[in-house]
Amino acid sequence: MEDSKRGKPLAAYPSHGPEMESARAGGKVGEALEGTIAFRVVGALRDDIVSMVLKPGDVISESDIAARYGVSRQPVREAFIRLAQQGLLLIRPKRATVVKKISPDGVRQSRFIRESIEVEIIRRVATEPGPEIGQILDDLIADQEAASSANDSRRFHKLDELFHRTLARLAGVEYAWQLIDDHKMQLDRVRYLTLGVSSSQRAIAEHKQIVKAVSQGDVVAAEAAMRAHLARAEVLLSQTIEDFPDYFE
Amino acid sequence: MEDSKRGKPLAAYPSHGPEMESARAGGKVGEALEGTIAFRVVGALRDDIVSMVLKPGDVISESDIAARYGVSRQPVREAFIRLAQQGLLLIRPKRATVVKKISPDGVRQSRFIRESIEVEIIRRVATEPGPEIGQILDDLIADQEAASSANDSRRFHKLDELFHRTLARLAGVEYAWQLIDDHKMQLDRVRYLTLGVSSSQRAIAEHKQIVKAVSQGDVVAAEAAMRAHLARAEVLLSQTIEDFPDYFE
DNA sequence: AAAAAGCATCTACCATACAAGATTGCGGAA
DNA sequence: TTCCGCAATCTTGTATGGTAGATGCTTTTT
Repeated sequence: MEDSKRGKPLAAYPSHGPEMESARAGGKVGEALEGTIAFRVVGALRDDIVSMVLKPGDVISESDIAARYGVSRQPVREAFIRLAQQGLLLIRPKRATVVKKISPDGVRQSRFIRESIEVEIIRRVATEPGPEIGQILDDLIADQEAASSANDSRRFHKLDELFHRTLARLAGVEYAWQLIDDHKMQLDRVRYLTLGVSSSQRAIAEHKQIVKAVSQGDVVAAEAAMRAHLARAEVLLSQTIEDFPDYFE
Repeated sequence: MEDSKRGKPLAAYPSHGPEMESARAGGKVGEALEGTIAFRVVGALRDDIVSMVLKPGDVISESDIAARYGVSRQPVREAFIRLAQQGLLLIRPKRATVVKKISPDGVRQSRFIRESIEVEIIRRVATEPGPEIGQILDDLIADQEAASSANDSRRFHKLDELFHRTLARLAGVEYAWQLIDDHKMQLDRVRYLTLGVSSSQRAIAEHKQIVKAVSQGDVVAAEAAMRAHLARAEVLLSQTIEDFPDYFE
């Protein structure tokens, strides 16, 4: 990591989100600023952080990243500001900027937020299930089974995310999913440390349970199924902290 | 609004939040950057936007604000970035920056998010009510009654916010309240347009209902009381849109 | 030897200058 | 009159230099 003077060519489009940067209440924010250097730096750094190329605790500086990407310090600085607001960086004025360590309590609260919103979503969907909902969700699950059979874990993960996002859309609160997505970055870092243990078969079965309850309009069963689905990944955290103590605060 | 060449002296501390800027998962972000110019500009602009001094649709430019506050463009620009991520500004590259109009759908979804989280909070608190909880909340309500009798609406509003924040703390998810607080800025703008109609007596009565249910460990009643409490302000939006159509998109 | 003072060297913050896209309005041509 | 085109003048995006604060090492002092 010492001779990395010239870095990657800064891919034109970041590969994380759909195509917009994280927004707040009201929907899209950027409109047409995805062509700027600062925006590309945001995407590149975020990918590196979530994929653990940049590890929690790593010290990075404006000049450092600027030289690595061959740009000036200004857009890098603005990227730092954005990422700091998203909780991925910690700017210590006049000192340094570091990749934020994962906060176990933060992970716990992010899960709380996600569960709160997703439970409310599934309630609303189950309370007023539209006519085509069953078909839409069944198709999604079929795709997931295909991806699972092909051992395409990346595609499966994408489809899993799409499943939850679709539920948000069906509830008329797609923006709420963007909120979850922002927080999921924290959870994704943990998940990246525990790759390979996701049992897609079980996830699919749980998805089917959720869809079944929703189709029947059984609000209580749908809520319970969603809570069980979200709680399944819960056990991983403590073990991960023991395996990678330096990455947590 | 034309002769405002030199503006306010940029108060040392913004008056909105407790003392930290809006953070994301993991807790505080700033540590010691509250002394920077950019930070003070953020606070000043946010206050002006939420209090409708800067109205939705107003066009502001970096140079404009920089001259108004007697600083350079650079910290103003960084303030714009932060406020854009919070959904208060819309940066249109190479064009202009405008105070974001209030999105009715955004308001609706912000309410959804708030209700989702607050309902989950009240559930957890009611499920495991600690011994001192009743006393803490009773004291808060007593303060609210005092503020209401004194017609100190500003203090009452502060206490109302503290009530909800305290519930989050008791549930062990204080950060979740920070999230709600961020979104509440959108709702606060609407509320600012409908000043004077808040019936504090009714709010206090509803708070009492919530506390009573929590003290008794009645989860169902607590959830219902919280939903009713949050739903009360719902009716105002459509009327407000008719009164101020230019402020909405 | 241990502690304190000084200095080299980092950092992020701020100011300023320049560049490039977008808008506006004017002027000329049809 | 209407329409097209160009140029002045907005805007934000980017680059670079200087400044103040924090850190850590060296040197000096006790």
